Amino acid sequence: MSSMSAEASIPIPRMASDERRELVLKAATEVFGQRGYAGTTTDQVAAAAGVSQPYVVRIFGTKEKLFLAVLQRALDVMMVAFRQALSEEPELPVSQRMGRAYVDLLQDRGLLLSLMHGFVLGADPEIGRVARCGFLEVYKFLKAEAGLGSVEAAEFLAHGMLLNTLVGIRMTDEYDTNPDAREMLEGSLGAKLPLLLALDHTRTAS
Amino acid sequence: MSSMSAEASIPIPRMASDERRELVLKAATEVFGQRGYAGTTTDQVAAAAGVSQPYVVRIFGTKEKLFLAVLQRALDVMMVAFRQALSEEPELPVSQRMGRAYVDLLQDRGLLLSLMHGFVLGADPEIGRVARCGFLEVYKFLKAEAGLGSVEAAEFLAHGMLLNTLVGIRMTDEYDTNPDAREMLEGSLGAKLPLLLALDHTRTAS
DNA sequence: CGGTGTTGTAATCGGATGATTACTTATTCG
DNA sequence: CGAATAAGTAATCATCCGATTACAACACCG
Repeated sequence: MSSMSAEASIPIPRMASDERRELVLKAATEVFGQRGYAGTTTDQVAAAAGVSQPYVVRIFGTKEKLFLAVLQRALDVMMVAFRQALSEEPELPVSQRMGRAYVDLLQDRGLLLSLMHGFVLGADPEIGRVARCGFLEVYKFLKAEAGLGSVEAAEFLAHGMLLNTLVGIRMTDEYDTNPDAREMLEGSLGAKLPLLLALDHTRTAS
Repeated sequence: MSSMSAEASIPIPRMASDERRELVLKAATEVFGQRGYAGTTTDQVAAAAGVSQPYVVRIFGTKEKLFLAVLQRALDVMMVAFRQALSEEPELPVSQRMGRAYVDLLQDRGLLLSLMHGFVLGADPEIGRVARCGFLEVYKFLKAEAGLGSVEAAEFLAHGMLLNTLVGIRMTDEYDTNPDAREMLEGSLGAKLPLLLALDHTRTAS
């Protein structure tokens, strides 16, 4: 009978630290994307990841290191997506493939917004360094691998920053009710607008 | 001789509440622009404005209301600048005048960055409302008053968001040492780059 | 004068939050 | 097995920060 108590308590599944780290990183990306670096608490990240608050700080050391890891992961994911987009569907123009790959990054919730939050915190020594380095990495890729000129690359980046802003400001919330918002979204995104609108539906429908 | 003690203590200059409010608002714009909404303390704003911390919260009620006032002021200043740019130098093309007016807003330290911080906090009910409304106001102006088409307006906004990002990420810090950064800044800003570089010099020289 | 409203501060409070410590439970391996 | 290692948490701490309160000094006005 002494074994009954052991059977009554369901064994809590453990996880390899690598998997757990990745899981927390994804959860942190979502929360940081919505609330920004300073506006996010380690407790909110922990809740989103389904672990305790002390555990997320033990995995990453400090909240700042966690945010830096989120930024680095976002940049890595982006570069992988860009390189894959370059290698596929060679019949389409480069700019179109890159734009499509960029919009597809919205599937990874909070990824582009976490980056954006990092970009506007350039005054912070650590965050600024990673942000500048990552931004320049993208620019170098656009020129050296995607074959864009410096003005074309700037144009691509400009549209990317506008997309980030429109997502961050939640302009799609006004799409159904505000004709101006609708028109602006269409003028800004063109054929890529449906991809953005579809995202909101998956969120509200879940 | 009883008046001597009164003469010894230098009378502290008072200020009309309107002036003081404006002064705090400008100081808050600078600090919020550098550190974001959640990353800024009311104490930092107070120090920048040269008043006590309880006073800045008494003027505005709460920190959030202060940030909303900063956003509203930034939007107002921007619209005034745009309208003035439209009415002056009619020999130049509209887009050039608007772009120039936008870059000139960098003179008001933190103004564009505070806006940017507001834009990426669209998930916040209050901040999001003001940010969306202000952004749409600009778009409507570009179409109705500046006479741009929806795609041209989006193009203008895109370059604005890229400028905001480059300022926020402090890309100009790398201008002298990093050839890639130099090239990207030139490709992004073109003739407006000197205006941006001049700003940093005024800051480091002060 | 003197009293009344306004500008402004010092002191302090209470809640939030990042981090630390100590402990528990599972897994791995000789 | 059983000891060692790793995954994970509960409890708690110390600090920060927005807000409140109570008070001080000055201006205006009768």
